[in-house]
Amino acid sequence: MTERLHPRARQIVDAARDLLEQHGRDALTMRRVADRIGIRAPSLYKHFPDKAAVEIALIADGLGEVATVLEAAEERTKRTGAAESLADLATAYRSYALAHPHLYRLMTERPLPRESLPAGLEDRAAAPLVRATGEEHLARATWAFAHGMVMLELAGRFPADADLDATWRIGVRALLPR
Amino acid sequence: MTERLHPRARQIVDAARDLLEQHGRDALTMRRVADRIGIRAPSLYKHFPDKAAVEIALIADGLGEVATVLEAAEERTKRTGAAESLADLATAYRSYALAHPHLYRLMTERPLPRESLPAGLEDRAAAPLVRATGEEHLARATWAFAHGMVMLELAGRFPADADLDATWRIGVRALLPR
DNA sequence: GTCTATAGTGGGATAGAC
DNA sequence: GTCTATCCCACTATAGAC
Repeated sequence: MTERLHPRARQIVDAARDLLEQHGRDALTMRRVADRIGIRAPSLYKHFPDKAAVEIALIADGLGEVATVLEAAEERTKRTGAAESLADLATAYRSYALAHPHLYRLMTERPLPRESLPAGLEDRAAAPLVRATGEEHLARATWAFAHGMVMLELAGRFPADADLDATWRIGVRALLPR
Repeated sequence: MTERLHPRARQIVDAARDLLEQHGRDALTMRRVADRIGIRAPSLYKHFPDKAAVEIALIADGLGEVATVLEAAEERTKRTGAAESLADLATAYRSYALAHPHLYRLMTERPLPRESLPAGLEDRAAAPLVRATGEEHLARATWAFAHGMVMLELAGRFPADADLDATWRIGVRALLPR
């Protein structure tokens, strides 16, 4: 979605993404990616040097989508107060992560391969939150809260009867700029 | 550390932990565990039914240590205010996670195997934070903040020049009960 | 409770023909 | 740019002797 790739490379990344999202990280193998587009695994190496390069393309796609989703939330609440803006950003972030759990984990579990990513992409994804909090420390604290909530939710670590909507509200409210 | 195990089982879990902590999750294999204590891998299966059982023992150990560390922090700041208490709990939590990154990840990345854990262990680990925040929603929000900070820190996702001590202070301050 | 031997599965990646 | 053939690796786990 993000970078223009050769059609075949695009097809490989799309197949990799389907596998990852539908069957999880362990299902993302070069053999299975190849199967899915009807070629043999060794042929993939004419389009990507190794598996890590395919994963980087997935991360770039996901990061671009997060940026787009947050920018859209920001646009929607442009002229409302800080409380609504931050709440909407949080909702958008949470929705994206829960809709793409395995991709979200892939995107966040390691250092970003910054040299291999489109220039400015990381900043673009971070910008809406920095604008909403008005300050980088608070932006980072809020990101950490959101990331922690999402990860614990995805890992099934909260009690089954926990009211997580309420937890999100309370967290976002506490982290509002004062 | 937590449960009394047969000496040989204890030795296996300790070896598994060394491997995990020193070389990461991928290095935790039954072969390497066996190597480390000078036996062959198949012999491990006389002491544990499978690899998952060894991991569960690691998780139980780690969870018990987290509980102990948080209880100690709580004890130290027993008669100070809520702000100091929460800050000390946060510092203790962060220190433990950063000192045992791979174990911390193992402990938090999946649903807890609650049926296989000592009774009350999860509650014991959670209790200090619930007491400090006085309320379960705020306790969960604060846990999420701390978990998010730790995971992003461990994953190297913050800018190299970010002042994370300041981010922790700001987050903990914002999440204080009001 | 340890061993040897091995089954069974799967992975990433390369060489070289076409 | 695709193929076949293959290398080399690693893993969990079981069977059966001692």
